[in-house]
Amino acid sequence: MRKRVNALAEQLLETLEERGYRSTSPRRAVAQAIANQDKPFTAEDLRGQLPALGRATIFRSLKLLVETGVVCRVLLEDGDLQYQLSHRGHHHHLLCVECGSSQDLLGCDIEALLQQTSASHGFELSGHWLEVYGRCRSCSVKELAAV
Amino acid sequence: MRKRVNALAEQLLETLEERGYRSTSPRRAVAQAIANQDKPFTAEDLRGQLPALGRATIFRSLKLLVETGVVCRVLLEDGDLQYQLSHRGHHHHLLCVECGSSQDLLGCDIEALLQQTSASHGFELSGHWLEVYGRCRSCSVKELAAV
DNA sequence: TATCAATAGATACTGGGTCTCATTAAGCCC
DNA sequence: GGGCTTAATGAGACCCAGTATCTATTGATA
Repeated sequence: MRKRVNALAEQLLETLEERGYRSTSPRRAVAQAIANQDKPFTAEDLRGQLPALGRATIFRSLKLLVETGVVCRVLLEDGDLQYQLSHRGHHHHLLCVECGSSQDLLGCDIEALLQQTSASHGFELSGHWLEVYGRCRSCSVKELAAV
Repeated sequence: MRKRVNALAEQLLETLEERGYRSTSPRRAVAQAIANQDKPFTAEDLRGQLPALGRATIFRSLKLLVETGVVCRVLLEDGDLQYQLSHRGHHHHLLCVECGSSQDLLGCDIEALLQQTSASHGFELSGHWLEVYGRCRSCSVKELAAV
């Protein structure tokens, strides 16, 4: 059990402090746990990893982190809405349906395309939500190896 | 209270019958109620409109209709997942953040763009989920008139 | 129209999330 | 460092959407 939180977790806490929220030990624990996730997670996942914390505390911290934008929500293919560390700003996710991992989709410019198509429907675009499902590189490789 | 269900509702029922499901009076009621919706709705909305039906029955019918593809799920901007009449096949929605109405986004070919971008991430695309938010024509017009 | 599986309805239950309220502990000022 | 103020915590009640179970009903078919 490390006492010191890692760099990523520290960033989360700093963001909260910048907004005037106190840095408390439950929040450090939640930040650390989130920083350790390598795929989308649920509040229950965190609860399992932090049995000493109160239920409400976990939900509250999570909500706070989503509001401040350091954690974002991800829509899984089955409609389940989970959480994930967010790299600031607008981005999309590539979700592997095999191993559940998630990577950020960079350099995807659908904005222009959407703008154009929605305009043709008389629709004034203000935002969008996109999730992409498929198989990540390492799962594709495994598949090939198994055959 | 119309006895006869309208054409749209009849389509829903026919789809169920095609799949071997019985045409029962609760299902007729649900189909009719869904056909009357003009924006995404929740199970609770239906329940409010069909107080005579059992809770479970409404959920079951809804689930059935989603499985057969005549009703689809829509993700609202706040993360709320609701239901909506579905036009067959893959499509996206233009959701008006003002009046809550929804129209289908036709002629949007993001598939090719996504295919290309995900490939560059070593990702084998299998599906995607896209919702578009903004203001529909009539809400834009109202806005202009109000100024 | 009798039969029988599919369906319905009542209701208990589940799981994720929120609310309340008394207690604790950060952060700040001296 | 010690006390003060207020935000944050934790326990637990509560809420709400959705599911499971079980008995009664009903639609389709013979």
